[in-house]
Amino acid sequence: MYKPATIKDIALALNLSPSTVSRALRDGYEISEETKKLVVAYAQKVNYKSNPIALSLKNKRSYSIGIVIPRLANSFFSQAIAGIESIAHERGYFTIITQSHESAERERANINHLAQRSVDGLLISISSEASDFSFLKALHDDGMPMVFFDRTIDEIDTFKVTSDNRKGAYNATESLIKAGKRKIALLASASHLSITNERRSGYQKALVDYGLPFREDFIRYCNEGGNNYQEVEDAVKGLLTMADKPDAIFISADRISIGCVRALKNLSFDTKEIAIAGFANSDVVDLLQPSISYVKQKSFEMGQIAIEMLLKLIEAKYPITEFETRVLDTELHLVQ
Amino acid sequence: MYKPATIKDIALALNLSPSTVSRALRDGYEISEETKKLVVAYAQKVNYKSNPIALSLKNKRSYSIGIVIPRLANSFFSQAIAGIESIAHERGYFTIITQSHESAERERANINHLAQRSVDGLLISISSEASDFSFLKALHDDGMPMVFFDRTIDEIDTFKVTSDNRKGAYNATESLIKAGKRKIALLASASHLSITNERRSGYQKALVDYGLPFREDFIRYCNEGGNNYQEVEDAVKGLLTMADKPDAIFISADRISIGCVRALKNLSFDTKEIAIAGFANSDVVDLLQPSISYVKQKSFEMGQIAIEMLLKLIEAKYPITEFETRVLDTELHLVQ
DNA sequence: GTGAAAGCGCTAACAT
DNA sequence: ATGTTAGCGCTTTCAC
Repeated sequence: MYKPATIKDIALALNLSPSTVSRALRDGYEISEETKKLVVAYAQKVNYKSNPIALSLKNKRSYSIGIVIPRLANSFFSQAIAGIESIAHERGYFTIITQSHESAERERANINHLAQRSVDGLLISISSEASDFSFLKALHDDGMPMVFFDRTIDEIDTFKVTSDNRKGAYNATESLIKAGKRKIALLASASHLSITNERRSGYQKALVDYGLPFREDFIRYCNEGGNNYQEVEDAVKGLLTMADKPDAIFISADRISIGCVRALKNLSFDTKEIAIAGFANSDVVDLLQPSISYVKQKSFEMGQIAIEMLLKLIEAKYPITEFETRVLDTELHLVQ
Repeated sequence: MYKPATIKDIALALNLSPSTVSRALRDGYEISEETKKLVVAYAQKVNYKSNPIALSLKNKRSYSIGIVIPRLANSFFSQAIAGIESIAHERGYFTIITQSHESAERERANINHLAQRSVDGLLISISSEASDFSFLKALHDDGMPMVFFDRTIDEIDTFKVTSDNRKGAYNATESLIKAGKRKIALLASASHLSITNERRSGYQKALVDYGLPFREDFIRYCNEGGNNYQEVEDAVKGLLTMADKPDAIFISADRISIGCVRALKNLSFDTKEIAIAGFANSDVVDLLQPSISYVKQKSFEMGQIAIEMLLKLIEAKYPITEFETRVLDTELHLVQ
């Protein structure tokens, strides 16, 4: 069995008490230099590492933070995680990543598990399926620090970071209009997600600003958020077989953008006929054919800001009551 | 502060001893039905959840397994993780994911941290930078169960799963030959990785089998494994500016395949001029332009097999001494 | 300057 | 059928 050296082992070997060893190891002021040296040297020799499990139990503090996201396979999230870890590790925190696969139940199980594992705080981007946040609210009321990023919820008052989804959607839609398109459809993610609403609102505003009609029949929702390709293809096909069909599509979610590109290809539509622009953070969007204009979010930076906020919350001496919501700019990349 | 109910709380409230409560909760045979009901009901009421930290400390068993991979952003790995989790969760295990970003030091820190956290076992795909495996070997000798997948090492005798890299590379190279190419270059990952060698060997065999010369000057290594685009572009440019330049490139690593596609685009080469085929697991390879034939690994399945092996190791009643290495077929997807 | 003892939440021998 | 005790590895009063 794998059995690392413990403080007790060291104490025994050196004929000291465990408490002395503990203090020496953590450079306690009361311990003589001599003893410290002795202990540190021996600890080094037997490759002693403090046991985080025991520490967690003792201190109710684990120096680990839990990350709750829908899917790792979504580039936006893997980029955000890189941002989170870049700071968390530097500050001595360990990260535990869990994915919900957009399932509310799995998300709940993950969050509960993390809470039990006594993570010091939670970084959450909510699943598309989730609708009941009472357990999260209870956890928050119980004092569990949490920060929401990208997909936030209104029900809980805490720090949040998102992108300027409205403006990003506005810009993308506007670019289609400026390219001469007049009948722009919207392909969106689950209708109750915060980001879906914000992006739809930006889309709508662009239409209105440019004197174009906002048509309900031009909107299609993919509730599985693009993780089911067929759902996306059906939606695209639905749009493109309309008697009065759109000449462009704005797609308001990452994975659906990819699905839409594939659908155009499979349905043999050309982007000359039907232009597309959508949110996408994959690092290969610019290489896709059919081509797509895309709105890119500052994922890495968002991760960094989120963890900074969480650490502020965790390490605060006094309870924080004033919460900020940071909104990051997006970048529009036009095709050609 | 967030403070969940403990067994002691329940015992106090019900005027029982902690051990009775503990036994009742775990349906111990010695406890009367009546008491059980009482305890379970109360536990339910106060939303009692056992504390995994305390359990880990007590049992030296955490029901969690550590995953060590180079990068989350690599589709192959996120797919493998999905496979791992699909089984781990079902069997009641929690997964902790860490990425090394191909850094040997980060990898070592991650592994040590996981070991300290008393994970029950490790699922490892080695970083490209790693070369010293003595600490891993020591950990293994100490009894830490581990299984290697995809990027394995010979130094440690345990269960392993990989793809048939040699055959995959052979098939891809062969497809280029059959398409009429005669001067096929090799763009490879770090030269000491197990997979790099296997794939190079398959590439070489195809050349030999078809009577083509194996040319050292047609081989380029990207030691950063495609995570540094410039390195890839430089390599591609190097090949394509040779006096006697190749008419095709076989790429032996996932991220480098993507980098090569981008390089061809940036350097304005067409795949009519220079055909490419490479290992790639991204779910959008087939949509890329310039187009690329690709070898896909069974990532999800590999993850599933790896975790099955690890659980076998963890849950074994008697020490296992006979280790299997599973080799999975790859799928070749031709362009057009 | 160092040691003894208690306790974090839980379980398992060992009483009763 | 239930309670007592000790201990997992660590820290932290409180003694000396």
